[in-house]
Amino acid sequence: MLSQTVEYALRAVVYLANRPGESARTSEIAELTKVPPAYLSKVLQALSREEIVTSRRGIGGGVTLSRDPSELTVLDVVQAVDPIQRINSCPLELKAHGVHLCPLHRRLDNAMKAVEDAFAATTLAEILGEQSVSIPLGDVRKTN
Amino acid sequence: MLSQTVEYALRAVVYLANRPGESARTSEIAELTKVPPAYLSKVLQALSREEIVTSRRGIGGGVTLSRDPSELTVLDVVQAVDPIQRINSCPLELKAHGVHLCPLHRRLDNAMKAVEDAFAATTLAEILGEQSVSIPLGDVRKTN
DNA sequence: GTGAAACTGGATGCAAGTATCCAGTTTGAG
DNA sequence: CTCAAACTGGATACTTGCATCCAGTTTCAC
Repeated sequence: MLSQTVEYALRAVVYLANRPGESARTSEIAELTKVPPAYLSKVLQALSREEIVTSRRGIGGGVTLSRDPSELTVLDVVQAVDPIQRINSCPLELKAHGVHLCPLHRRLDNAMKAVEDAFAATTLAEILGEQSVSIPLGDVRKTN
Repeated sequence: MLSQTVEYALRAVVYLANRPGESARTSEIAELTKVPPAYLSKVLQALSREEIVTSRRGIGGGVTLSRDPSELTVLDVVQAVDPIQRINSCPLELKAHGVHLCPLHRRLDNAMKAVEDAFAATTLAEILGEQSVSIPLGDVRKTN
């Protein structure tokens, strides 16, 4: 239901959020988050265009989070790479339906909205800070 | 986020639910719900396998709802044609994560669960019965 | 300023979802 | 019994998402 691209983008962002201020090479992120390196570079480019990460070329380059993890939500990341499609008008374009959503599509759109709301309410900082048996990602180097 | 196939399946089911007991030809459903006829036949085959609709061949044949609309949920239809993927274990397979979900994937799975729950709580009968400016689908013949 | 490190963008390939077509089978009407 | 109506299942094509590759550009170290 969520695309691979979203999954990859979130892994990368969580990874970066674990290293505040530090930059990481694409190849490093790819290896440690188990994302295909060549594809990750495309995903990071998309995140860069939306100013979620900042990338620098050349020796010592790499990508960094553009914002503080407390200012970045899961929804920001999702919308940057693969926006959630809300249903704004009945896809059948029936005259009888006009601009209003029929009960069916209203329900479907409500479900999409619930996802959007949940993602909008979750910052990266929350994910990092949450108590858990499993660390979110990122301290992989120390534990594997 | 929801596939075309799910959209088509729901349109067909809502259409049938509007005509309790009656059967409809694939071509009729396709035309009035604006779904590609040849593809709809595949979708209906899937619904038939899951015993959501019953089909009969030959003259006077067609498809009918197998259950009463009050006994059929949106989730039943969704799961029949394109099941919602829950996240049961961390997709990274990190030792450090074990069988538990990390905070990231726990959040993502919660969103999936919210959708599942919403769909499970909605019966076709509810959709038909809901007061609305727009009729859900199906009285198209009379109004267009 | 030369060379290696690292990202960028375009071209390309592969797989899955969407869509079409058609020959075959079942069914009912006459 | 024959024929037309209607679904079934397999083969095929189109489209999009996922993934790879590589030449080009930027940057830093020396």
